[in-house]
Amino acid sequence: MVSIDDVARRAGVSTATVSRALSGRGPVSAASRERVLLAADELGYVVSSRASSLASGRTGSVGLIVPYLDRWFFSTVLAGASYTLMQHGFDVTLYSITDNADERRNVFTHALRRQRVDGLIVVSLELAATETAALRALGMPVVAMGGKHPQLESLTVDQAGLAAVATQHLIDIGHRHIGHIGAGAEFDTDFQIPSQRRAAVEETVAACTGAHVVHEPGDFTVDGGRAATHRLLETQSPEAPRITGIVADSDEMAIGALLAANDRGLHVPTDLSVIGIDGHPLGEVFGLTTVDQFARQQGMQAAQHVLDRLDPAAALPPHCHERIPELLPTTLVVRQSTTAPRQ
Amino acid sequence: MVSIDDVARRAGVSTATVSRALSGRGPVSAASRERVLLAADELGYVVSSRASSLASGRTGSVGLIVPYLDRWFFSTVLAGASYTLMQHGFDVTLYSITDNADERRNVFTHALRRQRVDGLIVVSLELAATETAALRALGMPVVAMGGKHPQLESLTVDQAGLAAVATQHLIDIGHRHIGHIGAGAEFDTDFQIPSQRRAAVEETVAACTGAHVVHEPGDFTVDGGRAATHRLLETQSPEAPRITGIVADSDEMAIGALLAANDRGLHVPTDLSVIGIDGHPLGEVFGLTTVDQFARQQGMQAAQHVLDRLDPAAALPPHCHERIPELLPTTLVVRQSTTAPRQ
DNA sequence: TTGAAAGCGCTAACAA
DNA sequence: TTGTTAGCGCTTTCAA
Repeated sequence: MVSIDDVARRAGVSTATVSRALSGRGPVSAASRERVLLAADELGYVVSSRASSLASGRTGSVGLIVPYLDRWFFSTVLAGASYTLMQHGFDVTLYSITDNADERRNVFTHALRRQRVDGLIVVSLELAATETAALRALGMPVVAMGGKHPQLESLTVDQAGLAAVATQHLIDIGHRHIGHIGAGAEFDTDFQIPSQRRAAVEETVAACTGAHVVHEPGDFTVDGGRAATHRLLETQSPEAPRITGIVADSDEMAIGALLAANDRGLHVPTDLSVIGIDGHPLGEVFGLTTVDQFARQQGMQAAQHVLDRLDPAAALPPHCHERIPELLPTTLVVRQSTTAPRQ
Repeated sequence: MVSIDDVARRAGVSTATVSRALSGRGPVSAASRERVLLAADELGYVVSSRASSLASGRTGSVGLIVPYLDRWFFSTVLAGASYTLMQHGFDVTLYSITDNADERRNVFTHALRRQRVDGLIVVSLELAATETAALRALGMPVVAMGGKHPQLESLTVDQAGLAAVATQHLIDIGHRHIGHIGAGAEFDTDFQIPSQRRAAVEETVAACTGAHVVHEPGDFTVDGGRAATHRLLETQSPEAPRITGIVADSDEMAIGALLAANDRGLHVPTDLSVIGIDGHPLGEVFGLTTVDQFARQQGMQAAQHVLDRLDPAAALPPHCHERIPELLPTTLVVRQSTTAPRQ
């Protein structure tokens, strides 16, 4: 293994100069730098992160704490975050949270405390008070995504706003009898997102039409959305006005709604309009109207915020971009699954 | 930051004993061990991976080299691998490969050489000779997934067999005129999987029916599969026998085929049978017959193999499980998208 | 702008 | 079974 001494010898300088030249920290003459870079290149030398991190206290790595690695939203956020981190020369360490309580605890009490990372991104995970405390005790930058977190810097999407925009779209194009597919309280582990959205749908409809909204849980899967839609359309009493539009809390559930409509011989959008929330790539395939929340960009932004905290000097000045924006942007994407209801 | 000295003092032993007790390496009396564990627990001490890895040469981390973090197959493999690694107390470091050639090169020339991991898993990535050489030069266990790789231990699925099983299923239930949705040569970057499967479909059909197979590329997306199916059914000359069954190289493309059938007013499976390859969760929703290749288990196995290499003593003896099985298992899952063709 | 040298916090050889 | 101690390969003061 070629070491810093080899490089120093070849470049005819001290190891201190090599270190300074390669890290960019501290003064080095242009001539020295050039010879060091050349020597390092010729020898194929790469700084050992083991030794470097012990001596400097910096690891050059950022951790991502993620539940459900194999679900679209999370893997997309992960892709965005890791892209930005790699661009800046950082490595990415993954801490995946499972349903097992012991394993989860172990992440906070042990794994995260091994000094392997310089900063952390918590992806859409509601934290217990002890967990938040554990993160703060690490003494490193932590950015939480997905919901407002009083004790941590958080990057949040306006969950209620998202649901309100989707609902408003249906109302704008003429719908008055709207059904909602969300999730039960068991999904409230993540920042009460289901209940926030549910309330927003209800309020939006109530404010504009005075009508009542029927809710059905769909547990964030295509199949759940399909079943929920069937329940929504079946359980209507004969004298109740027919539901003409459905708001689903995720695109996957909305796709389930499209399948259910097909199952029942209903034509979308003329018999039934459906709008989702997410910006899932499958939405395009199905012509699904949705409110895009830009998952990949969320990951990139979270990464950028951690990087800014790690090197405030390199961060853009505050007037160039909000350091932590109050709320992330979302956009209504109208495709073919929504239209005015039939008279 | 509480250090090993604090623990040693509190437990009334030397730092060497603390190290031995906590790592499980080297002899420690039961009494000493107990006092060390207690002291460490009381102080909330966790070994610094920085210092530990510099001194021992072990990092306690395994790297995963992955393209396309946000695609189902890769994120599922990642979930499986990271699960097994965490179970064994290892951290996971992510190296994501992008289409950018400079960034890709940088992973092999720099990122992987920082001594941050003890072993590596390469997920379905065809490697250039220089890249393979770079990995071997790292001097650590490397397990490659997805295709036979002459220079690396590899965990492979029988790509041709997978396609043959799918094709055989259609033939077994009576189909004679079969179409195939694969991918163009531009997807051959990953171990020639598309061409292997294409050849297998062709040979299976030829051997059993003597018929000719029409191929259309679908680029592994739902939309691509849908378009390919339309082409497949449109371009048939009037006198050619009607295609009654379609083999798709991925479940996502197969779902596209289902959508195309629906577009054209064809009923699946009576007018058209469709079989995919993967075991994608959406397949269940669509009632898709498929050949499951157990992506999550592939990830878990790859992780287990790296762990076995890192600690041969802890590995199961060879007669209990193949250390590197020749081929991973796959299973035909028959659902509702295939049936005998109409007479 | 440079180099000498003292650690960073732990592990492992060695001696007891 | 235990403790002493010399590193592991860098970074960073400090003095020049």
